Amino acid sequence: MALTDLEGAALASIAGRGSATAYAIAKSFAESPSEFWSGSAGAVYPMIQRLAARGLLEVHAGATGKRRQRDYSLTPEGRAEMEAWLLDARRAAGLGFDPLRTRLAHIGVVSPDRRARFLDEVRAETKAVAARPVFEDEPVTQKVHETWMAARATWLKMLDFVVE
Amino acid sequence: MALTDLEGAALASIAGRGSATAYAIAKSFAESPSEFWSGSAGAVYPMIQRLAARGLLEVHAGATGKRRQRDYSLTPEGRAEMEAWLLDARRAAGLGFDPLRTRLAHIGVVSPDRRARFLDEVRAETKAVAARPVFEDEPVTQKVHETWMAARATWLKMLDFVVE
DNA sequence: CACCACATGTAAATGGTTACATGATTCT
DNA sequence: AGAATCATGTAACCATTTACATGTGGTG
Repeated sequence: MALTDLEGAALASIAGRGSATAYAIAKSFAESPSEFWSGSAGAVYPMIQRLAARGLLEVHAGATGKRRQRDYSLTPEGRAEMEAWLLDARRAAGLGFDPLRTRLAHIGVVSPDRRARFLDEVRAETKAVAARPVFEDEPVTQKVHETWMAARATWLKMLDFVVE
Repeated sequence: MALTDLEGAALASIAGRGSATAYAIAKSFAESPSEFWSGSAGAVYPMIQRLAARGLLEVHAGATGKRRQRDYSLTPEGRAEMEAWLLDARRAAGLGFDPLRTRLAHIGVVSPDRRARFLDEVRAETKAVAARPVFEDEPVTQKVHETWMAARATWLKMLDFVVE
């Protein structure tokens, strides 16, 4: 079965580090600015265990002093599956989920006044989001985020038509 | 509890039509170009039932001939909850889930060659997606989608830096 | 008459959320 | 000494997916 986006991102994250603990993966998800990556232990630990059971990850159980630690790295099959997920252009070109796009699809149910106020608020909030520093130690990811936010700003400027 | 995006979109969709059957809501989800809205019966029917049980929807069980039909419309509380969801600027300004953004965050694990090929494929695929007609009977939603795709095209042009 | 769209629903399996539980190490 | 961080995990609950089950109404 093909990897979910959560699984793919976890494998890719481990690949980027060489090896990682489930804790580190959970933390990197939790630090993402997107509300989609909760990074809760209850999601991440079982997922890593599933991937290991499928033969995509192998454990090097080492311990720093007395602290137990399970260090995961990709098996050759894990590497192959991860690349299949990462380089899947079809899926990459999908629309995903956009909370603003979803709302604008239904914005006609409220008055033009309220639509205008909503748009103003979203524009202000988006500026605030763009101003928050993220991915400070990952320059490529940071630039991906910056350009994404810049494109979003151009979109927000195009949206006046929803008010009429 | 606040509405999920699925619930909010369902209520807003019913509000836009005045009233609707669960089948109609499921169908409109299924027709969405985003992979996020599966519109499966197993998701939609129980959700509508939950919303009705919470007092946000009321049923007008009518039948066309012998075909049974449950027509749902918003109660005043349903309308209020729906608007709270729809006009929540904080949530609307969230990043959501973007399958390309997610992949680009990890693209460094493959060679520049493969990154370049991937970008080309995504650009071609995105053009194909943009060319597909969608929301033909909903002009506002259609324009939201068009402008969103236009903004995405500007983003794709900014992405050459990931190849180096 | 066959097929498709309309229409409603359930059941099993899967997976994510929230909350809990435990313990080691490092920082103040 | 106490707090925060590192680290691993489980349990109850809830929602979604896939697949199944049933039946009506209109069209070719």
